[in-house]
Amino acid sequence: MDYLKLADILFPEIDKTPDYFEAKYPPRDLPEGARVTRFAPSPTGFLHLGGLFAAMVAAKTAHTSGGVFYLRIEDTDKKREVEGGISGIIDGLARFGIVPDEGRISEREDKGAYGPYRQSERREIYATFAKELVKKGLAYPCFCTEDEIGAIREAQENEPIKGYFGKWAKCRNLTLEQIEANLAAGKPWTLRLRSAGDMQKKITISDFIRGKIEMPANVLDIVLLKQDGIPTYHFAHCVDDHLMHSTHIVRGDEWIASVPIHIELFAACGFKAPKYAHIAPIMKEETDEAGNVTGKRKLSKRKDPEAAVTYYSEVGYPAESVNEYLLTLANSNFEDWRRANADAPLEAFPFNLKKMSASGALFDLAKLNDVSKNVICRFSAEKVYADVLAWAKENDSDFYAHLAADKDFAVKMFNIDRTGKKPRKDIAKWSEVKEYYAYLFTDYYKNTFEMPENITKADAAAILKAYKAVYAAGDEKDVWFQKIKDLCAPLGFTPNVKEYKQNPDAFKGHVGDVSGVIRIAVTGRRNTPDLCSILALLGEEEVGRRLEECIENLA
RNA sequence: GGCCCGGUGGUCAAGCGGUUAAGACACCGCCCUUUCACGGCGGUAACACGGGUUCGAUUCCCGUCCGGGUCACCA
Repeated sequence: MDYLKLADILFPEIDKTPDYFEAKYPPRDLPEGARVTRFAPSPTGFLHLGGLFAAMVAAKTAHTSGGVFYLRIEDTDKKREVEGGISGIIDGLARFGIVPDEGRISEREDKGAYGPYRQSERREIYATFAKELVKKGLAYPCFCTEDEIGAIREAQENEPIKGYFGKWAKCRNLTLEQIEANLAAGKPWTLRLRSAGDMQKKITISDFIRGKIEMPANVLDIVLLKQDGIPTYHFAHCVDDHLMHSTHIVRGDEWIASVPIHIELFAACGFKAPKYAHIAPIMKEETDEAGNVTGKRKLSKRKDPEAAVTYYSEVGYPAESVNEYLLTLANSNFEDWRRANADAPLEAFPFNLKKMSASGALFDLAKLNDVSKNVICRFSAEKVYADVLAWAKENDSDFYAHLAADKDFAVKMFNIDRTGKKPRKDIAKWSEVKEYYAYLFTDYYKNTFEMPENITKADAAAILKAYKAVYAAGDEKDVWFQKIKDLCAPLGFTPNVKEYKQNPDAFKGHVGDVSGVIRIAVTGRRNTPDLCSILALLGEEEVGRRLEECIENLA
């Protein structure tokens, strides 16, 4: 067989050789040990939490080594492509602070010297390398139809190894004449690898996360170029990651089974294979209708709203929270690090690819909430205001209007119990804020004036009347509380909680009950942050009005 | 089914031949406290199972079971 001639027949328009591209994309000028990674999604919809996770791991891997992280768009499947998919990915990543050093930066633009970074714009490159493979006798055209392939699949039902290889590979040994005849007849073709694989041979790969893995060598004549001339994932991965000089391939572990293919492909092309790090997927507990756990499965974009990264923005988890949570899943020592370095930026964490778990973690909303509360409690009131405002603008226009109307008030509100050594940890996501602070807005304030069981209406009314008489808007905290203590004795309560506990029958209640009544009267709630601050924020007029209203209601 | 990978409390997980088997979340109790939260202290709760190897296995080996992945002209 004259492979050179075959190559020209198959790729008449290709006049470049691999050397051209090797020269165009020279090795990167990076310090020793610098890792080059990438995130290479297909634009088939919006960013998935698992995608964000993989991107974060890849970015950290590059950046902790002084390397480069880039974004490549794998749009080799036209059928699954979605309008605006590229922006969805870029924006989604950006919202969580991931901005690639190079690669696709918008629907149409690239940044960096190794582009184009969108596979549909790299056809000539793939064809050039494919042609080279044909010249070397390592690839051949296959004229099998979909039906024929389907028939092979059926016939192989009980075979241990399935696929296009050996005796099943009908087109593997076509003569040049046969090929020319097929071509002349206008038959569409795919280009297949002529695998050199030996069924008996095992290969071992060293994965960064899993360690050594032994697998049978690839024997399949896999498709390199589809009928439309677009490469399959396997071939594109090989060509692109070689030319873009990726050193470490961080990807989902569903790829682990095709590593033998990739190893053979890199060898066939004469490339040095990259190192692999296959990360476990984020899982979700699966339950039946009754809520019983029936197993676990990969977080699915179709079934689980929390799979889409946009979910977190919509319910208002700060990007910082999601990042921190994801990092606890990636490197479990992150939490210890965070405790020791409460104020350090996330970038300072010494991320380690090898510390990743080999098995998939169950997504835990309760844990995310905890992480988020800790993140939010470190925010300044100004920062909280800005974030909530931005969230409300997109998701709650009425609340947005209230916040925007009086920034000074809102910042003071967010500042209650925020300063000091022990800031409150009540808020996990911005969608909780409105309800949490509702009583501070006259429009949202509701009160049923329901007092605790151990306080009679008459006592409650007496407390409120007495308090109204001594209340002064500008009271400092200690003055304010002293006034409440002073209220106790005349009304049959004690200002001393310990005293009450020692002798509960001697009193109607203690100072906590007294302030509790005031709290309910003014906020409608039994639990709130610091009452003194709340009263100060509400202002004399509003407090007076609410006290009055409650007294009337109790009568 | 073949081939891979995994299996420590409810969840995330340290540990990798000898440990009272860490820690975090959740849960429970106590303390602190004008409520709640925070914080502090304490508690319930785990090495899937069966064989080896070994003086000794959660750690090593084999089998079983369970879970996950993969076997496309999808990525």
